[in-house]
Amino acid sequence: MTSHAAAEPIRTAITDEDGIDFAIIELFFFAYRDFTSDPDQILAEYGFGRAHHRVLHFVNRRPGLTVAELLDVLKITKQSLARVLKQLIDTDHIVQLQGPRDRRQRELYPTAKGRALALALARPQSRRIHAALEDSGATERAVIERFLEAMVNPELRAQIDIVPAKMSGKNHGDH
Amino acid sequence: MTSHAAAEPIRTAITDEDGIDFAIIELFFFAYRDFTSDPDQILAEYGFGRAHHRVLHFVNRRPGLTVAELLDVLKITKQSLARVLKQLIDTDHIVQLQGPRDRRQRELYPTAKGRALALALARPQSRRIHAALEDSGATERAVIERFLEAMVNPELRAQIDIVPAKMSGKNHGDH
DNA sequence: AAAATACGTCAATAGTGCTGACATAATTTC
DNA sequence: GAAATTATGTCAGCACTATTGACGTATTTT
Repeated sequence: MTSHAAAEPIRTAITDEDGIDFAIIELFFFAYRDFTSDPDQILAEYGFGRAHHRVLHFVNRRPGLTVAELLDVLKITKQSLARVLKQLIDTDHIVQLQGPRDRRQRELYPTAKGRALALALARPQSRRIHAALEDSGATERAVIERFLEAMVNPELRAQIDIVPAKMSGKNHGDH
Repeated sequence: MTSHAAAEPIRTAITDEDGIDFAIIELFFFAYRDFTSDPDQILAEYGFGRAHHRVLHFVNRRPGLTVAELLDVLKITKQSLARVLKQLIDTDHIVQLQGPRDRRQRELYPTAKGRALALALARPQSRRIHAALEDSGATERAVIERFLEAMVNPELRAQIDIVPAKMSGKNHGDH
């Protein structure tokens, strides 16, 4: 008990010395902070928050996904989703259709309005990404993609591949 | 106004077709979600949240920074910071010292306890980054760094350089 | 002396997440 | 066909993080 009235202040900065990659940890924080700030401004106009954005995004990415699937992707609880989803349905951004095979299920689809908003929200983010790719050496796109994917928990990477996302070449004829 | 009782569902997935980089947008979301999940578990043991983590991180990175500077980095309000900072001070993770030049200022320093916790929180994140770098082609570290930095708002990049980070390969001569 | 600054605090509110409990409809199992 | 399970919806209550506005105090600047 040398002194506990006020423990000794440490005056030296923590650095990568300890074998910890603080540089990238911090960059990741700043990058994500600004990455989300773009759509936040648009969302505010609608009285929506980030939760609405995420729901809208995934419903547009996987039209027809069920509530359970959405919960699994977002990693939140049913009750947390309820409020947000209800608002998006009430404002005609998303519609529910009864599942064809299992009529208990509600398949979620975006409306034209919902798709437009999803696009509007993604546009500034995409611009930011595009600019960042150019600034950091254009051709490295694949490197960035691989890195980000490798940051995701292995057992959850399946969620990514569900998306009819990137067929690399960008020409995905029909589906 | 063809039908507004229930707007038409769109059944096709949104893709990069629209010139929007949904692939990376989504990867960024997943990557950050899992990136923050590691420390979240540790924080829960202390009854802390992400806000505590961020404060602890930056106080360790820039010992002696003032409350105003911290607010500027975190981009939150004084009131939001107040409770979190108070808890960290009450639990002896952080100490305040009167500013030497301006005695109104409170310089924030980590204690040994605070430094230890900051390291414990960063360790799993650093491991994840390290693993991701290896999986995605080890030598590309600089590419990832440049990309993440380019994702940050230009006018806020100054915040990054404040850190006595690593003088490795980034030439931040003057800008 | 007055104004501005740095910080602390109190009160009230919003958004997003949580747990637990219960209800309904539909499907599956026995 | 009855019972159990599943998918979803909803209600009530709580926690954390963030917000704005207002006020007080000490200190520095004008």
